[in-house]
Amino acid sequence: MKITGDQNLIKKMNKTIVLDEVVNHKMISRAEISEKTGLNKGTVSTLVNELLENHLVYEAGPGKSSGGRKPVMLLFNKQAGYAIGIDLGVNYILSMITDLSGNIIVQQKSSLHSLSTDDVIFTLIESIHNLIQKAPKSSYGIIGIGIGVPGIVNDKGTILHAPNLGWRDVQLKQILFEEFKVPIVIDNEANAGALGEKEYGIGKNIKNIIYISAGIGIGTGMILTNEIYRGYSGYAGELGHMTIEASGEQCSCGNTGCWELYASEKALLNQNQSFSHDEHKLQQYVQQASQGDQQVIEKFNKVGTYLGIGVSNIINTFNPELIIVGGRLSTAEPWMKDTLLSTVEKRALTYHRQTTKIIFSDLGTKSAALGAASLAISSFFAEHEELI
Amino acid sequence: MKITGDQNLIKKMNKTIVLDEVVNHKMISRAEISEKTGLNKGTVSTLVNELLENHLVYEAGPGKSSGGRKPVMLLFNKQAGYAIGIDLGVNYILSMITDLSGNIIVQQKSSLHSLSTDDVIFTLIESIHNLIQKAPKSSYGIIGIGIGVPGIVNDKGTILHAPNLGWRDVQLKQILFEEFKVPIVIDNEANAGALGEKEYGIGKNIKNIIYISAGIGIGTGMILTNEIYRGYSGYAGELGHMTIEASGEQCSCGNTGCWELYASEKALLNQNQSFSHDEHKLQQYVQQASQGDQQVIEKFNKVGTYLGIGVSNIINTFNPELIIVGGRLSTAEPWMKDTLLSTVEKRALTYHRQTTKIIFSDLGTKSAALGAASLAISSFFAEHEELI
DNA sequence: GTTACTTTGTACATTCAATAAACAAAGTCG
DNA sequence: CGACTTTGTTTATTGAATGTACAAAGTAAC
Repeated sequence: MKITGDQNLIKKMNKTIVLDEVVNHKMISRAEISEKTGLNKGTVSTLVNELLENHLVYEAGPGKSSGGRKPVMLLFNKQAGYAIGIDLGVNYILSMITDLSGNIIVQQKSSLHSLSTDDVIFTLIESIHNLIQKAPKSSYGIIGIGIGVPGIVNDKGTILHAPNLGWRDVQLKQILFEEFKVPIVIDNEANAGALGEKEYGIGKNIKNIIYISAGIGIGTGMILTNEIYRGYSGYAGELGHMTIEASGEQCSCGNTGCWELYASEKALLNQNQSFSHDEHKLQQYVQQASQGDQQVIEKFNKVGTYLGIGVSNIINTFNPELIIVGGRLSTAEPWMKDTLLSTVEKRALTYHRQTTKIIFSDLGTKSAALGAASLAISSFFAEHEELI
Repeated sequence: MKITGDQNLIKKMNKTIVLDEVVNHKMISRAEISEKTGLNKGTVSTLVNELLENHLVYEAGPGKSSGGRKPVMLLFNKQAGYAIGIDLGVNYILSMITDLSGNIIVQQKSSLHSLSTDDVIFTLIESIHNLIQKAPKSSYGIIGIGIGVPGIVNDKGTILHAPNLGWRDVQLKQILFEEFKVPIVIDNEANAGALGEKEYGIGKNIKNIIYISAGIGIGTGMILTNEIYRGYSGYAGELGHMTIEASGEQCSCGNTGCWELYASEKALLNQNQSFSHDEHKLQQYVQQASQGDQQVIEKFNKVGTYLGIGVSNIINTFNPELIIVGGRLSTAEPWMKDTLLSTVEKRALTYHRQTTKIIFSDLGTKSAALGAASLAISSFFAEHEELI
């Protein structure tokens, strides 16, 4: 049965629009909302009052008059609840509490010394408990936990395969729900990163974004027409295994010449084994490069060139407005950017490259955890339509 | 200003749902529509009566009773108007009249012996005049002309660049509008093909489809979440220039190792010049292959292998439900399919390839013209909201 | 300070689309 | 032939947005 329209739908649409207006302005009056949205003043009043009742908005006293009665300024109550966002990396867990606007309240990082499922999940649960204790009191409490993981996740929150962790079929959502009894959202780490950049980073208000998470491997999160694109079964975005050198090196995935063999940490480590990597190797290289080590700089240059090949493919394929290079490897921006851009200049189609901006992440290593938090927040609002 | 909800929006939504229901069933009664959509019987009655007034639906007498009063069967009035759909190829123009359901009423093909803009447009205009004469009388007449062209088209209907025609900056939409004074829609030939398959071919009811138009070059049309994905400036889908062999042959686009160098007619012709091709070379090869010419068969096998590399990239990237191989080259299916599929088996990620169907177009060479017609039809309904 | 004008936010009557329920029309079936 | 079904219309009701009027609370010019 299709979704038909009724008055309730209209109200929900308009209330969402009003709430968005409040969220997207630090402060705004009812009159201004009416003007900006085209909704009648009376309609806005009614909707705002309902939002006030649900503690999603509050009145912050009078604003500046522009020659008449002073407006009552409305603010989004970003402290109405708190989300937990987690970036489950290959050798670390970055976890944070954010408010409903994605501001980081508490942040912590644990190192992983074993990748066994049990050990990692133990550390993960410990971190979350720790964060929950530190969460401020609020109307709705901890509204959910979002987690970005480096692997393929299905719609039931099961990690089907996380090659760099060596995991298969881990029912993470179920495990965590039993422990915490709050809504859990599991997604691919690159999707989370893309979302983080779109919601709280440089990607705000941009409809088409490709986020490249370059680390041990390469994953991509694709925001197409303002939405994460997930594909038929939710596995889209495995651009790391795009063939860019058909007769190239053997990849552990079975293919040859995968992009990530040439443009991720794998290329730097000169080895095709995902597991036995040293957490600090990349940091060491970055330090060497910043000290002027030509051999290392050349390595980064080369990785930049290969990043550029993949980026060119992305430009020709998606004609996006923005490509963001994120992930651990993006810390080596200074020695990769030039070769990346010049490769794109050479390889991408003329009309396409003119309109695409290519930048390195400004949220840095936080984008995935922030995006995970935002997934939890969206999920909360989706599950609690009665509040909106 | 954002689009806010009002009662008018509700009505439009529900009327569209009702009309879709009529379109998607050969025959349907008011009661059945009410049941299937969840809309109240009275609501359906009102909306249907308005559709009757606008000649978009008509009553075809009583249907079979299931133990009570006989229902009045409703049919979509696909003869309310006619669309013209055109596939502007590199050496041919395929043009057709279709009814509003995409049934071909008249179809004709012209060969092109010169690619000069003036000559082609002259032939094009002649074809259209010819078709218009043959169009049946109807309530709304010729509701629009849709054209698929092998090049990059902007949102104003200007062909920015059509490499295989040797065209740049041709204001096709404007030229044709001045001639015919009916709405004109110009789009990329691969987008049109994808749409044709989605609306009238094997892609019905499938949300994510990648259509590969393999001819002189390779273009792709991408249906993502039920919509053609066009990217930021409308140039998305140039997968033909995706690098699959970074250190490969030089392409005329400036890049090296583009997919279409290995997996299109270009690979068969053993030459990288787009213009001096023979229209009948491909047909000749196909004939030779069907007569058992091993050398030619091997050529096709190899093209199939390279098609498989790109298809694997598409699978890993988009995780689509369906990949359709269309375009002129798809006529060589028998000698390419096996190598294509075995390449995908080897190269695409395990979880991804399981869920993606790969097929050769069943609409054959008609998909682009049909899709172009469907663009004209959609555009007509979008421009005439008052009818719905 | 007083008066005229502005701006904000609420109140109320009106409009319009969907709905539920009643009902008339036109069947089937034992 | 009478009881039951199904279809499609009619009518009163509900609820959301709207326009207008209005009260509240300000500014600014004289």
